[in-house]
Amino acid sequence: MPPIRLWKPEDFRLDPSRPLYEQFVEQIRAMIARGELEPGTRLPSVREAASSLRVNPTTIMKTYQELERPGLIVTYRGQGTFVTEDEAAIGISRRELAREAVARLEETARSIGLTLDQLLALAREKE
Amino acid sequence: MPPIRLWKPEDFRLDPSRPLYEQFVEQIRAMIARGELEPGTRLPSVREAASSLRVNPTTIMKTYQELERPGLIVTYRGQGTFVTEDEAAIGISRRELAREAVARLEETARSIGLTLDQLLALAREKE
Amino acid sequence: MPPIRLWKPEDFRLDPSRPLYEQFVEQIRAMIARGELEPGTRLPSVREAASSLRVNPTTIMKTYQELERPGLIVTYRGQGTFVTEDEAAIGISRRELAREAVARLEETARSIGLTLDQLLALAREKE
Amino acid sequence: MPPIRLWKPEDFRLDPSRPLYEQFVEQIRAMIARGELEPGTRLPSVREAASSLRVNPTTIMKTYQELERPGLIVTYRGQGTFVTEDEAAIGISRRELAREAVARLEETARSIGLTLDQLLALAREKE
DNA sequence: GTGGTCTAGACCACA
DNA sequence: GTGGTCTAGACCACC
Repeated sequence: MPPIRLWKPEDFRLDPSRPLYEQFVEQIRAMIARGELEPGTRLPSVREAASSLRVNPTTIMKTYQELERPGLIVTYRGQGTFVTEDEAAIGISRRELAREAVARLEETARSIGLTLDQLLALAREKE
Repeated sequence: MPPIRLWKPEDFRLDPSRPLYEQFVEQIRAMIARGELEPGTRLPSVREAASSLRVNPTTIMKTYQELERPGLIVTYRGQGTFVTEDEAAIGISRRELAREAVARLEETARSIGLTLDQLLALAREKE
Repeated sequence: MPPIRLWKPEDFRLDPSRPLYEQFVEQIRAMIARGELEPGTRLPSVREAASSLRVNPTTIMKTYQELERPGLIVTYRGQGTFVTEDEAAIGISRRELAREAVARLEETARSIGLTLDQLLALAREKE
Repeated sequence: MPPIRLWKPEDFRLDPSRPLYEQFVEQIRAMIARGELEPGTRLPSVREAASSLRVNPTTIMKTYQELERPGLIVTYRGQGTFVTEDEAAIGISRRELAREAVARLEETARSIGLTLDQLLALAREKE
């Protein structure tokens, strides 16, 4: 259970016009999905993350709580927060991300009256 | 230039947790993109739309303003608001919609460490 | 959609040793389950509830967000928060409450080596 | 007074999101109530339990203290900790567990406006 | 040390 | 007016 290196602001791409916690959730979920954060890894403590990312601790707490709901991370009282070792949960999350993304694409295609292939072709047109 | 029939609440699928004007913009842009709203068609007036959709007039105003910016609709003072007759603008909008949608999908694939084909396959897995 | 009368501190039984938001969630969920808060009813605004209950607005916000997750209440941007009109969601919540309660009882019975009937009998013994 | 075999992590079902000592108390109380831990049995020492359960010693200490209060276990300085031989105390504990469990169920029923029988029926509904 | 809750107060977008 | 986010700082229980 190696402790992760501290996060730096550069580790996240933040759009100040959107909720920070939402972007942290998305990007940490992606780190877990692509295996950059391995099962069992200890995440930075709330306070560490808050200070290294120059953000309020409650913002990190909300982030962690959102990731805990679907079981991607687990909190051990007094010990810290860890990436789940339940690889099934991680797999489910990956599939969900994939499905939602594809569903959004299909919805866009449908809404402008195209098939998925037509939409892909249109997106690749020059100009 | 036939006046469009009044909109009814059922004409839009609204999620109260997101900005209403944003959803109106998206859905009207799609109506134009798929040709359901033809070039030159007169849109309901702000007041008409607001009352038939049971929505605040400022919400419709903001919607129309957003659609005017890319030139999808045009307002003639005293006469009303119309779908543009500039079909090039409509074509650009369609391509933009397609490109943004595909770009989002590719970004998701990249973020979880998959190629686009792998992501499509993952999304179609059973279970 | 009648506005509910303001809540007073006496409307809730609060145990200061447990999270307030958790107790608000439980008790409001029960009010909805037993029909005291009818579908479509407008809840007090976050600020109103906070001031009448002498509690911080963020505490009420967390309460409402927890109730929104299972779809028991719905937030309309800029308009307020309402009990859902989706009676199916309310029914599901009722059954869930019942099932969890019974499951807890059965778990207790099992853990001390009794059947449910034996446990009920034991609880009713005099002394 | 046979010494109990050492506890292993598998002997307890732990939810990291709740206080560990609380869960140990509950589960040891249940072991005593159902006779799995017989009167007079010697419990593992604090250090033994802490190391075999991979838990902080203070967690076990708090656990034993909580079990001593109602007289379910007794500590003889220098000799160790034992399940009480006072079978009346064990009986009282069993009844208390049963009563509290039933009281909780009745409270739930009341809070959602049902009788106990209605609640049991609702919990057993299909779907 | 850890996370969890609550407060007070600011600022913003939306209707 | 509404809810939503973020900050700063306090206090607590648990390990």
